[in-house]
Amino acid sequence: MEAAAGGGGWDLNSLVAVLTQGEAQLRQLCECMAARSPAEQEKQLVLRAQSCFQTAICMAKAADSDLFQAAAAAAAAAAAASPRSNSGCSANSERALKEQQRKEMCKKRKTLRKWTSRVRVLGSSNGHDDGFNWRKYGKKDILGAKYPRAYFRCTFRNAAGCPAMKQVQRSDDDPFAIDVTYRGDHTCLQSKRPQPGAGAPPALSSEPAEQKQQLLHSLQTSLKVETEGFSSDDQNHNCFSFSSTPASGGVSPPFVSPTTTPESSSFWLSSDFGDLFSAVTPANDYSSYTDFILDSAGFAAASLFDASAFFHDSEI
DNA sequence: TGCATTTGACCATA
DNA sequence: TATGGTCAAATGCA
Repeated sequence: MEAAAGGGGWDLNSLVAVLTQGEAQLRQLCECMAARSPAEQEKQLVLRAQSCFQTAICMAKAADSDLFQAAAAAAAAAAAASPRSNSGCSANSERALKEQQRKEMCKKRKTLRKWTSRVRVLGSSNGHDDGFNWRKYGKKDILGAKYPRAYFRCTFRNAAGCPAMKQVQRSDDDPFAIDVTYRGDHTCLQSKRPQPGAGAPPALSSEPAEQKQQLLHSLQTSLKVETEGFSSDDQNHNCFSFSSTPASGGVSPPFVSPTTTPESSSFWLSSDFGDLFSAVTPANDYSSYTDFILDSAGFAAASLFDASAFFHDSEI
């Protein structure tokens, strides 16, 4: 796919190629370092640099996707519609651009992957967090539904062109259940895990390891995810997975034991955890701290949460 | 002051 | 034409 990134004489494929080359060289450096048993700090630096490269590659690839193309096409269309200077017709071209983007959005909405999850939050009804940063952009009363539907899009939609969106609606029949409909996969590779000592609550960071194990055990027994719209051969993806590298795919952590049926599974967040997290975190920010707890207890870094790894190929 | 949320209006679709 | 989905100005909050 040839995606001109403006009139600068380069395209995104070239950018991806350069970044990939950089990452490969970094990997070589890593191998060289391994031969002379480097210090832990050096290893961490290389790993972080590698992670940066991988993120940049993914972002470049994301920018190469439809949204970017749509924006470029819209800009081109607007420019073609107003051949005179931008200064004279900026309002018109801006309107044309928005009109074009809206049409592209409507087209894209039909093609975006879509899947639904039902999440139960016992003892707390203040929302749902799935590890991503979402920005609310609308709320709508739905005919026949007791509760309004909230609309969210990925916080990094503008920054990284991430097309992911979700709709959240409280279930009519079960006030503790919320139905979450996702559209599109994240391309932004968000990292939400709070850094120890940089925002992590002292109460948790100073907990004894035994207590953390108990928390994990409690989490294991009280977490249940309910999803809909999965094909029967996708059971492997019906659970949360935390991976240390974005491309490594889902590795099911030992604490998740989803009670899946071919078509549905469900999450339950117990009131214990709701209370615990609400006591130490901003509202709706539980997952950051599950990540933190897991990491503290010795699990692999849970810095990335790839929805496509969890809810795979489940178009409705 | 910057960012997130709210909310009324607008638009596309069935 | 009713309804769902999105936009963007207004508002609130840290």
